[in-house]
Amino acid sequence: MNTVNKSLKLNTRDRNILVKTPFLANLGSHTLNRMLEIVTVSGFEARDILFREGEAAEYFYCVLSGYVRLYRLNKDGREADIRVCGPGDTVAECLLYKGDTYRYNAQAAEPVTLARFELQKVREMAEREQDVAKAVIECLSTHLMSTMDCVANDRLQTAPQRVAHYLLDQCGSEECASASIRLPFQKSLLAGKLGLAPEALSRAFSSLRRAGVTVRGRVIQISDVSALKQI
Amino acid sequence: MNTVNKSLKLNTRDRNILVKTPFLANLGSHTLNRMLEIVTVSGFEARDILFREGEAAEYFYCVLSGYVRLYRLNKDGREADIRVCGPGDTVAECLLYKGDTYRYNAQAAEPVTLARFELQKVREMAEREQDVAKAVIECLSTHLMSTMDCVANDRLQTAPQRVAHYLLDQCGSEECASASIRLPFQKSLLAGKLGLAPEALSRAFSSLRRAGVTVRGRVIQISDVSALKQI
DNA sequence: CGGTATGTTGAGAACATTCAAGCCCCGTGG
DNA sequence: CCACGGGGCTTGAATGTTCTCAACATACCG
Repeated sequence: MNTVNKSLKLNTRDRNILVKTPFLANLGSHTLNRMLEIVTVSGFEARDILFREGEAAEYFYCVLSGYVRLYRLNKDGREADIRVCGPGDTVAECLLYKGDTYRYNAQAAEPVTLARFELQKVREMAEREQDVAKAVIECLSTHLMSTMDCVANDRLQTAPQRVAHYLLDQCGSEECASASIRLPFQKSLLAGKLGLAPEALSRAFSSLRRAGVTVRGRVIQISDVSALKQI
Repeated sequence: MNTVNKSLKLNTRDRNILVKTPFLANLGSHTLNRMLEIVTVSGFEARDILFREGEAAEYFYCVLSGYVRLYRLNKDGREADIRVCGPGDTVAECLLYKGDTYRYNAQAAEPVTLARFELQKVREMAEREQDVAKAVIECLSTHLMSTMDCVANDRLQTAPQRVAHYLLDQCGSEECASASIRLPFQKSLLAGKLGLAPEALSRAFSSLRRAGVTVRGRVIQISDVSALKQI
């Protein structure tokens, strides 16, 4: 099923991305080299399944390029995204402490490149090396905070509010009156990330038109940032 | 506002609870003693606010008895629970890596006793002591998994399904045809935990009557566990 | 230029929320 | 022990939001 393109060795470009990743950026040079020794790179095509819920978990991943969708199914077969991982994000890091099966499905939303680490090896390194343990704590903390934010947003905000919130996040803290954003992925993926059906995202965008939001393809113009904050 | 009842020293009962907590249970005796030296105990009355979103974060907590509600407000003042912490759960552990302000509000849902640690001291210990770092990783992993489950459940399940899921969780993996549960807290707290308005929980319970669920006060009878799994 | 995937729009249904009213349980005090 | 009061819980009705399904439009890619 998966048209996997594995290369045991990192190329220079992937290596440069990987070492700037939050997970590896703060390691000492000794442990960084140890990590680079055990990493392998794997590529997936759009819609390839990386792993499925319940499968034996052997690896944890760090996204180098592209986006990966983590999702679960209910028994009717309906899918719900739990998280969307982009460059720099780690996948399945919660299994570093314990757990021998994946807790959700992972699918490439587009062609992706991933750094792959054997869970067992990273576990052992985290036990021995302070800086690896610290990197794991950092990953887990960051991810936990964003997941708790996700719960809060799901429970507090309507669809247009979630979209406005996402757009303001993307703008960053620039104090501009207007802004322009290019979505890094398809709208259907954004919908899943925000816990919405694609139709609901579409409707949210059109309801934001009155707040000065113009959508054309992946490019989104925001004429009045402060108006968007009032939503 | 808070009728806080602080005792710098742990009493024997609290100490026994604390050392069995997931956070402390696996520490070596040396580090365990260090942790017990820096801990203080604080008590709160029902509805007391432990801290508010945005406040400077000085402590992280471990619940010894009672339940604590973590929640956020939207700008209309509506509250949404992010998490309900019971005995053994840690609060604000995601700030151990970084972050100097609390990310949500915390309120005692009933009279509670908490073990309190200075974030800065635990940070320092996690940097030096392997077993503290490991305990932090364990806490974060467990919490992250349950929060991701929460996102998935919110997005996949209807109110009756969430309640059924909670009840089956409480039953444990006992293979009984029937079971009886006593809720450890008020129904309104359960509603918040499941991301529902209290009325929605009530309606969910009545819709589960046809599946053999009988509610009387805090006591819930389940006549057919397997039927509940079909919901 | 055509075809497929992606996105939009409409209508209807399902689900949850809100507000309001009433009930029940439980603890207090007589 | 009982009466009372109050908070928590339940129920009803109306509202709002999102989902689903279907049809249509648009964009993208060969």
